[in-house]
Amino acid sequence: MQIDVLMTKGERTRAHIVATAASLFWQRNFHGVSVDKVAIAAKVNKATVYRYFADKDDLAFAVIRYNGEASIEHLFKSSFAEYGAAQDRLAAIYRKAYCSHLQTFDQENDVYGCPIVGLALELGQELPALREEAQRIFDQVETMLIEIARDANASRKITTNPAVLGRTLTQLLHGAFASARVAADPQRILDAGQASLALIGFPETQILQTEQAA
Amino acid sequence: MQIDVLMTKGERTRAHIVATAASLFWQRNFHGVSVDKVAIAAKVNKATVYRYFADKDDLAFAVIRYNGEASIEHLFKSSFAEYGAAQDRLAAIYRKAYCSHLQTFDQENDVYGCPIVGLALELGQELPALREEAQRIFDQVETMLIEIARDANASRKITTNPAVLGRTLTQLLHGAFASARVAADPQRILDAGQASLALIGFPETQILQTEQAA
Amino acid sequence: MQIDVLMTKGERTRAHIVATAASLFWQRNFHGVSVDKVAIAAKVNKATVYRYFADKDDLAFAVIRYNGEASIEHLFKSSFAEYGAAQDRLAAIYRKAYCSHLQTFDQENDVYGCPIVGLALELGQELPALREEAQRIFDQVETMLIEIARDANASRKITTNPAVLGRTLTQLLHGAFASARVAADPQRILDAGQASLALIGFPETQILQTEQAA
Amino acid sequence: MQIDVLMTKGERTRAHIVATAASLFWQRNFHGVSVDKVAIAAKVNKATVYRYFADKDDLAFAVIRYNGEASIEHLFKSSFAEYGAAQDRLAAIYRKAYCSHLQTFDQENDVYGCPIVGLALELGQELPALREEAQRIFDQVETMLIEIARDANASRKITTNPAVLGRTLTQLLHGAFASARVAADPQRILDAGQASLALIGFPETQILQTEQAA
DNA sequence: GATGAATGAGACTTCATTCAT
DNA sequence: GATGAATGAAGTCTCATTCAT
Repeated sequence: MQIDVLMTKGERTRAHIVATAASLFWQRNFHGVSVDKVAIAAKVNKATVYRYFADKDDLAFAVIRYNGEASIEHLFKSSFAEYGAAQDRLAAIYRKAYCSHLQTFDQENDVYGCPIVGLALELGQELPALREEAQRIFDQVETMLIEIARDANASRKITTNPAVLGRTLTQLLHGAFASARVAADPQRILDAGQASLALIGFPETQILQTEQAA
Repeated sequence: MQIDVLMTKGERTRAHIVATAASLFWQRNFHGVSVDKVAIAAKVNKATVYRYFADKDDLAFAVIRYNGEASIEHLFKSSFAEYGAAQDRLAAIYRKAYCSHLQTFDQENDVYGCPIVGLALELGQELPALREEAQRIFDQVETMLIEIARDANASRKITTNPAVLGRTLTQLLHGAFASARVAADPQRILDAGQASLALIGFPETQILQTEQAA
Repeated sequence: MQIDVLMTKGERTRAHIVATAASLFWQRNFHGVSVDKVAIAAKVNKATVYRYFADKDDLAFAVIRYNGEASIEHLFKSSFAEYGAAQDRLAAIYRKAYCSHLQTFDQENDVYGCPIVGLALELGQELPALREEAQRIFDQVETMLIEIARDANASRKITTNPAVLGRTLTQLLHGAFASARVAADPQRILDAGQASLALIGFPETQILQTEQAA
Repeated sequence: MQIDVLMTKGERTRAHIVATAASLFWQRNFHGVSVDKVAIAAKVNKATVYRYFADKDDLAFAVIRYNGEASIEHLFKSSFAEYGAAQDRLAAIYRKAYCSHLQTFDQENDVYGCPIVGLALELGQELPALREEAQRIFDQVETMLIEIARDANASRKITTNPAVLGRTLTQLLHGAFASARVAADPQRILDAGQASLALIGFPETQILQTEQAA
């Protein structure tokens, strides 16, 4: 849920709180960020947070949905909209992920990886519904990666089952973010991206194409 | 650090607390498990926990080291000891991971994934040293997976750079555990394992070999 | 900081907590009075205490400032306002100190002495800034006692250096409170008071004047 | 109770614990020093402390008695033994007090004042018997100061009641230590000493005689 | 629509003390 | 005579949440 001009004041406040909380939970974790800190960071009163969210868990749900929408939108849909070829789409997804992490890294010298997995791993057992929500998001992701796998199969002689390949691509994406955060190194995202391109039969496609491609 | 007979009483108590905490942090998360709960689960007094650990963070370090040693030992070293061929070793690693998760799943109907990544993602920013500790463990893992990649290269015509391939295998392993926990489905571990075997050039090797297939 | 009507609710709560804590720390000591007990005595929730004070130490600082202001005001400034002559001022200071201690003694059968020295001796090494705060208060006290010494010099043939005499008066005041608490006897305050009057050249001035003695 | 060669091992251990605790309680305070810290500082096991003292309070009693004996002995009795004249005795008392505090100050840059008053103010209300013990010690001190007052009266024309003067001297001594600790300045001890000498009619006697007196 | 103030529960941690060897 | 190990109670502090305005 992005902030836009058609929103009422309340909707904007709510969206602002979600975005703030999303950022804090991503940079640290859920339990380590108190509602107090969210309120202070969002520059609203703590009671205001509770006007919009039944409890802190409710905020976690809003955040994971927000993260899901944002990821699907900014990483996937936009890459699909900008490119038609499977390899270009996949490269774009990783390029966007890498660039945004690189920017964070330059500013904060840290890497936060996937905000959805972060929340889901931490809260999955306490809030099963949140894990399911996360899984729904990743199902969407997998669907899009399967589409890429299928398209790649068509254009190359790769004969792997697209569903199986899509699953692998999804897991590599997870691995990309997890290892990047643990290593505090955005480069890991590129590594996984190149491996993914190789998997769909385009090992020569560069995620960060050195200007002047042939 | 396993519990063994040569330990003093104190060392045994300490090891027992670590193992208990490791289990609880793995099943839920760090912040969600109070020292109180650890003490109760370990059947010791809370003050006893503080006799052996300076604070809860110190316990987290002990737990991540314990998890690291246990994983390296039971997943990797034992697979390397039992098998000589790259594909068998890799299959064994995934088989062990899968089987132990399957057992947990049968008992508790849940999947907890990698206990090291779990802690590292949650605490990496609060405790940078813990993230580094985790990274050190995964460097060891990657080293072993690179060895598998190198050996596979020798036996097959695969010409991928073993370092690059090892990195991909490591990331797929991360993806295996992350996606398994988020999906609450141990099968994901097998998926990643089969993909890994394909990557090293042994797509036909089965992780769970139907007893002597033709 | 006295409680008055112009304060906001929060300021009143804060002032009430400080006054309550001041009383408890005075009657016992700092470490012997838990924040819990302060909260209960002040009839507020423990968390409310922490809304107004960063930690227990912060409360100690507030208390010592409160004690300083109250002492300066009720013992010294009021005596200076009520009387012009050095001996009358000094007598008034001791009379007020004595009477308030006597009242406490009648009610609780105990003597608590100087609340500032009490805290400063207990916490001076743990909280150097608190000792300095106490010293600042006693510097003010000494300044006023030096003024009394100077004025006494003018009216009598006493030629002692007022600074030196002021220091002695300050130390006798400390001795008055310390010995009164250790002896559990308010009379010691009178003893020191009479000695002080003698020191400034007015041995005949009575602190507790038997109504119009000849 | 000093450590000497005739003691059994147990008595030596006990005396060593008391001396250690006395030092720690003096440098900080009673509640701020745990039994653990006493045991560590004394290099004995915590349980050993409890072999010799019923509880921590019991240790406080032992410490206050130890402090009392040491003060009476090293400040007073030794000064009485070394000198016969009232003014010399008083000067010696203050000189010893000053010098030992100066030494501490040079080493630790801090001033700890009177260890008996410190404990008595902190624990007087929790342990009334301890306050009484302290009072008994100060009664002895006062007795000796009264003797000095009486002797001074005889040698000078001072006609103050020795009991009254002794009380004042006692209170000034209290004031000396209290103000020295709060000001963190050993000089205050000298100030009170000179004032005391003046009070007994020997203003010209120097506590620290510049070598070559006439 | 928003906020300052308040709270109950529970977190982490330390303490004085005891037990078993 | 001494110690390593263990504990119950209590301490400091924070959290998620609600109330009153």
